[in-house]
Amino acid sequence: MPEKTGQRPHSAADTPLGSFDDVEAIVRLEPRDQKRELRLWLRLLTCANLIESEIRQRLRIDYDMTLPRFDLMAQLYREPDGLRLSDLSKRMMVSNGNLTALVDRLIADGYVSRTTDTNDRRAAVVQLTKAGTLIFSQLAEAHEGWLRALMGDLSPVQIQSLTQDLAQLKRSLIHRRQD
Amino acid sequence: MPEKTGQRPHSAADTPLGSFDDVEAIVRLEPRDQKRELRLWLRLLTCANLIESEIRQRLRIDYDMTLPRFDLMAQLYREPDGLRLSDLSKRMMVSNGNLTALVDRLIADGYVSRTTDTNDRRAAVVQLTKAGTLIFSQLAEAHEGWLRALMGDLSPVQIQSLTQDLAQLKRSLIHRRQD
DNA sequence: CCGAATTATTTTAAGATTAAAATATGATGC
DNA sequence: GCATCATATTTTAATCTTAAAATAATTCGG
Repeated sequence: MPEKTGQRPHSAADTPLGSFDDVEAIVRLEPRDQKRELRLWLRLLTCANLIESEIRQRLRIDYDMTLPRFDLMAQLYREPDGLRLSDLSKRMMVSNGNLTALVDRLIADGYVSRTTDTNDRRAAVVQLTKAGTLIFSQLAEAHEGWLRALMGDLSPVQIQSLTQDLAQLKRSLIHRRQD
Repeated sequence: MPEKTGQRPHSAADTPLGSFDDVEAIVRLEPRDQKRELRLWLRLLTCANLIESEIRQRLRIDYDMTLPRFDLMAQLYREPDGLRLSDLSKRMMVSNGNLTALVDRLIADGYVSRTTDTNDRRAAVVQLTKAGTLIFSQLAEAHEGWLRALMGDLSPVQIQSLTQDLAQLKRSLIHRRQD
């Protein structure tokens, strides 16, 4: 692969002998590890996949619940007055059209309701039912327990530090993504 | 929610006055933050989602390529002799049946080939074609660039530290998951 | 050698996901 | 008022995904 940055590994031959400045330049311009970010991404993805598949499996086996439904209910649980579909889709980071069928299935289960916003008849407001709230509070407790168990080899300090660093990463991602 | 751990918040009433040991016990048994692990998971998930949707979008717009296909090719790229479907499914952390159709589509694109293992006729060996290798090497370079840009607000040290900490998390997850 | 257990893959059915197009409603400028 | 643009949701087609059942091939104990 050709160098795009204009930087290239410096060899001793590039460097006039006897100059301290040039010695430092060698260090400063040392070929950077081009794969640092890739490695971080792959590791992040592995961790996310491991947690996700574990949670998915336990939701299914212990509670006959799927992860997308759980995620949707989790968002509604914190909003007693319900959420518009578009807000829900932003928070869940899934496409808008995805939610229509997902909400339909949760309505069929009796866990959520869908009503038309009185002020804006374009908008649908989705809300957790009493039954949904009851079920979810049980799910949520189990869910937290699973996570505590899965991360059991990390100290509270490590967890907090990781959370902090990921906040920084998150800021960079939001800042640097296109539009 | 009832306490399951047997621990509960200590109040002054629990503590005989005038004992240093008991004062320390208050600190030691201070009600732990029950949501630390949940917060870490949610932040991890947010970061993963942000990166994934960005990569997905760019693959589609710039290269008419989907993320699952890219991921599959990425695995094969590092294995010039190809991989069995079952190994591929383990590495990609997706279900076995998922790959059948995915490989079919990549074969239709001309990017991979599927042959029967000569020693074990149950096994299918999937391999990147010449065209697939060529395309992927271009994709991979762009992909690395996107990641570098997305993480541009983090210093190399931060990236490496995050990568390290995630390695620790990964170990815990593997160690603690069921079976 | 043969039957049983194991392993590798495919098939199936249901669900989840996306992007893009279509539909419906609201808001704004004139 | 009305045309136009914007916003909110649904629909559509294709792909992806999973879990479970089915199929096919291998291994292994006796």
